[in-house]
Amino acid sequence: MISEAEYLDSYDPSRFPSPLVTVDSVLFSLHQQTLCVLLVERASQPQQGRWGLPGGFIDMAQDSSTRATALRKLTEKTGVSPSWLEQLDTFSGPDRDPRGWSLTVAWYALISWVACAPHIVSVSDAKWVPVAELNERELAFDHGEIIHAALRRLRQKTMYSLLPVYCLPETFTQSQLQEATEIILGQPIQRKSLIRRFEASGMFEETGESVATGARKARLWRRKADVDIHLFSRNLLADS
Amino acid sequence: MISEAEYLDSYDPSRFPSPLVTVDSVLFSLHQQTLCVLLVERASQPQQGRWGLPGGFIDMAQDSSTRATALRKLTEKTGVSPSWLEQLDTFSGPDRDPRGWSLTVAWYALISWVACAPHIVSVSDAKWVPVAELNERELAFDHGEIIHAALRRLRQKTMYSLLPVYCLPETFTQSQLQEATEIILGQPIQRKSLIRRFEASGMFEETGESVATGARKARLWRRKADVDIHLFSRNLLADS
DNA sequence: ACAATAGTGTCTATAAGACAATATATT
DNA sequence: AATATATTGTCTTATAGACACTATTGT
Repeated sequence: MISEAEYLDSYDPSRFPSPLVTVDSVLFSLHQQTLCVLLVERASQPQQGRWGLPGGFIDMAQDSSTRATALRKLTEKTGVSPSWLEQLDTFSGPDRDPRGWSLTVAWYALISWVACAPHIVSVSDAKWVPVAELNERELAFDHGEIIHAALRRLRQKTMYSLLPVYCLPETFTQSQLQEATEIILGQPIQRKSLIRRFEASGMFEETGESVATGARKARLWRRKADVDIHLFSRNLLADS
Repeated sequence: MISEAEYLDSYDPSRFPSPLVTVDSVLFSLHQQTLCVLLVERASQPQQGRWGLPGGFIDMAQDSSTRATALRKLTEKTGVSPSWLEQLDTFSGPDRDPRGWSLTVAWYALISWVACAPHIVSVSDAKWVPVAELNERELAFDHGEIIHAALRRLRQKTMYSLLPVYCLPETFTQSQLQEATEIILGQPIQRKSLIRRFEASGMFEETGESVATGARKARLWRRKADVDIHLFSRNLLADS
């Protein structure tokens, strides 16, 4: 029997075959009344030329976790950090990547479109695609499935939290939050229910400003600093 | 520019350094009015002799996904497949394993104690530990944290589903389900609320049998075949 | 009959759904 | 003033909480 120190001295990490490990993210945003996902064109093999999720390999020298990898890759593409980033699931198996047995840690994220639009339009290999148009596209690997899983999770969580606020700019009106929620859920919701939650959540504060959208001015709000997302104990739209 | 076929021909998977990838599972069960977790004693380095979660490396020749790896490892230890198995999260970073940058795909699972007790007692390197006693133990790696995350998820999901039923034997009484739920949540619940959910879920059917526990006989139930878990749109214990 | 556990009835409390009513801008 | 959007009021509905009540079995 050897000690742990001796064992580690002689440990050779390349001795055991290992699956191909990647980190991929589904970044959602709202643009022109539609829910969009960020796709990037694959610059190299395999599946060169196909569009897929932003992501890639873990940089073990830099990344302190797969969250760091996801953040690094998203920031490279968008120029900013997402407002919300949460682990979705991992997807694995021998057939999902032609190079062999692979595993991807999938994250999903939300960002305000205005926060990253300028950067995205300046790079040619990334673009926002409305989720409704995804079926027509042949995506790389199993990225279509990953996006669908992320969409289910986004919609589910929207039912018991105010997650859509992370798609809005720093300051926003209650009507914008309602619109974002309705676009994500794909159906109208009761404004009164939303406002009740908005107040009960304790997540927001008024900026003191207001803004006009053609008629009566609406108050502007922002997320309080360092206040976590509030989860409700009931779902919206529980019967529909 | 080369074709994908040419690229794959010359692809060498060992060219890029890769994190150490494992799959670990938190298997819950109920025994003597306590919620327990299955721990195994590490037979080899690193952290030899410490207790940790059942798990290990992916066998790329056998496993069709990390779910298959988790199932394989749990079946080795318990002799049976868990009734419930769901992905929890992945845990990753340069410091969680002394061998270097590592990633574990963590699953959580539920099983009836009677279903696997005979097998467990016959192997000396596995045992059930009440969750209340975990704080006193020094577990391998970050397995203590993983168990706590699994426990949070188990309790959360118990609030909006009848998940505890997967800890019960094949046939069971409503009182057993109530007891299991109360043990997991750590507090009493309203029997009436549970029964309402039980009926609304559509998950169960009577066996026709009943069983006596000292007084009036209780009806026995089983899960309907191929019926998925039902998720409710409100939580139990929402105010407490 | 009594004790003990199984199972039901029903009233209250909470938060969502529905939608009417009022308020404040702009023109 | 008319119109449009913002914001609030309040009645209804659905389901959980509380807890009393009835049912069935063993002694």
